[in-house]
Amino acid sequence: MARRRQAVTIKHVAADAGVSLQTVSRVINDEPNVRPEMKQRVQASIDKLGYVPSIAAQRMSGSRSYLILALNDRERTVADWRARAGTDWVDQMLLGGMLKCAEHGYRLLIELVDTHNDHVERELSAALAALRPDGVILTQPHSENPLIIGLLSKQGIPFVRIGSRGSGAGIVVQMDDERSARLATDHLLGRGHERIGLIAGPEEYGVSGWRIDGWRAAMAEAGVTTAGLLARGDFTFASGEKAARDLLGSPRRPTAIIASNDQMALATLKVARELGLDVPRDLSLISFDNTPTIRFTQPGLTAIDQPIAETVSKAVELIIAAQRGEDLPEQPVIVSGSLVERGSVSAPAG
Amino acid sequence: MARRRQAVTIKHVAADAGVSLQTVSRVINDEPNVRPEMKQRVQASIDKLGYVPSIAAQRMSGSRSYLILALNDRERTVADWRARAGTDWVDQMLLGGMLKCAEHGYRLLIELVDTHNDHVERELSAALAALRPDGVILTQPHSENPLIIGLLSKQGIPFVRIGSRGSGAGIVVQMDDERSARLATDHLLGRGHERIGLIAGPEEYGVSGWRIDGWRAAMAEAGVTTAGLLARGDFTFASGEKAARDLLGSPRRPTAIIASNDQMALATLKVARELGLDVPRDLSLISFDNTPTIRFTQPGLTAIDQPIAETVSKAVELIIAAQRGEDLPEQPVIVSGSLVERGSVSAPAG
DNA sequence: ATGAAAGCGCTAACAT
DNA sequence: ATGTTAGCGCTTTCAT
Repeated sequence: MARRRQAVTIKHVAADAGVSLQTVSRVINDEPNVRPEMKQRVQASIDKLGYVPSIAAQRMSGSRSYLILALNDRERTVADWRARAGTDWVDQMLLGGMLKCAEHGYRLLIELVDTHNDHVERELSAALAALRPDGVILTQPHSENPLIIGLLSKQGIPFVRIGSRGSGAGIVVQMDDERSARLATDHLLGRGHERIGLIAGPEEYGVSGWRIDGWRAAMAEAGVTTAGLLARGDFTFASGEKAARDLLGSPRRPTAIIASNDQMALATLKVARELGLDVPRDLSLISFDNTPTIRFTQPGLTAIDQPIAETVSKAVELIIAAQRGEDLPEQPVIVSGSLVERGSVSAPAG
Repeated sequence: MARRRQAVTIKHVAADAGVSLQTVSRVINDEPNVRPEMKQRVQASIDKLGYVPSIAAQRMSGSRSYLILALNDRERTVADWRARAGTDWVDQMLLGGMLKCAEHGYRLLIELVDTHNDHVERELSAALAALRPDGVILTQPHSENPLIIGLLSKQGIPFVRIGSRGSGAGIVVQMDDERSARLATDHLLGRGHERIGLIAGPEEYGVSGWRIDGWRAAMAEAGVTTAGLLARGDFTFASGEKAARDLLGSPRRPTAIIASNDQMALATLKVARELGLDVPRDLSLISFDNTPTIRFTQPGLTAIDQPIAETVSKAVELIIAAQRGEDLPEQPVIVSGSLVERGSVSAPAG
């Protein structure tokens, strides 16, 4: 196979415009010390020749790679894809991340890394060495992983931790799960519910705790006890089934349940049906995840919409800013979720 | 910010192992002319130092970029993501593509390009110039776009056209839509249906035609006419509604309908309900897309499962083979879909 | 404000 | 079988 060379390089442009490489480089990077007329002349040549700088070459000479890495948990991500259960977390990341990247000439590259693995550090180091990204976006549970955080800090690569509580290195962007949990709880309290159960996620995920906090706080403010109303799941359907059964089988049966993700909400719906409970007449239900599938249930589920796209978009912005040496927010950046009403909430049965 | 340099480079390894750069390079790339003991010594240094070659540098010196670009239609992809309607086409591409790439040290990068745009060529050229990918995967409708095909051929970049009919440059990988359409049609014929309607996709998509072909062929073989049984949609819910209404409002009302994608199948289900038709008692329904949402309808829809992950995985394999100068299949490569039975098909009512 | 020279990390081509 | 040399395309010094 013929060895492909860059068709039109900075040299061609320089020759065409009759200037030095350096001047062309200055124009490309929008640097000072170029007269407007010069700049215009060079730009004309660039347009004429359809020149686009090689990212590899730019990276080589110590500049940016225009690459941002989004690190996702391999096991869970692959499982979600295989299950085809409608989890669109990655799509929403791409939606927010790719479009924002494109605005600035960057690309977003998804990288799968295994958290439960001794090789995390090795895997990540390899990716960083190979790709030399300008920034890294950490999703849960990587955003809490001290090994990953340490490595990134040491290498001086700007990184955003999504959905992590403040402390530690890196820029933190949160979806304010606590507030969202309050939102859901208040919504139910407002309808007259008092026995509002929560199916929480696994402890490994920081968000699980914050959601519990939000729910507890809202309940406390309303002067209502949470005793016997908390169950744990691990985000799987099966775990949701078990948690729902525990909750709905208890003597103080809740009149409403908030499930920490869509699978567990779906499971709760199923269990309710099996127990002969009508949703929303006998049980109100809120899903903490506005994924595609929960709109197609009967009834459609009221849900907390997590602004994943917006959050990742924000993360990209912050990384690009960091990379440019701009000032960064000291405080965690917060992107708020919202409640989407559908048909799974009503007042508790008389 | 401190200028980041490659922490450990080929030089460090060479020094550590006491050999020349070239020998290290040979070991990295598994090239001949290195004595086993030498190779072992170098490998030991590589492991010890945790060395990973910089892809940018490899690319620069005329070797691979270890990047494969997957080109998707921007408008439709973004619309799907925004709609959050459960289309998991991109996820399945990532599932098949990323995992296969990872096996060979490659990465898959999604790139959105606008087909209905005069700038296709410019956009694509820019991406190619900037990224210099080792290969490109074209999805519909890009796989039929002569501008894109021409550009890629001219630049000598290996590319796979997914879901395109053979003719023209590039490697073709098909999901055999014609056969899948026959599969669906035969399934219905086998249940005793004769008036089997088809809601086809837009003409712009090659697959639309092949599905019609498959359906026609199966019907012809069964000695059944297709007159008045074909409707067109454009893959949207609204278009599906209209098509379903046309079909179900006709004097020769079909007892079964095959919808060319999930949205149109969902729309058909809705229209059937509105007309007081029970699925599957009064109308059998098959969706030509086994997406997440159609499992959660009542009843769950019988569907053709398109092996997207497998197809993209195959595409990656072929690109890597092409890139290595291996022989390529002359004939289109075919990955077959299958029928997933759920509850939306029964024998036609008496 | 512009240009020339040096080098980024790696591999292809050419020695030895 | 191994080492040496010369770039790849670009940006960073450092001149002018």
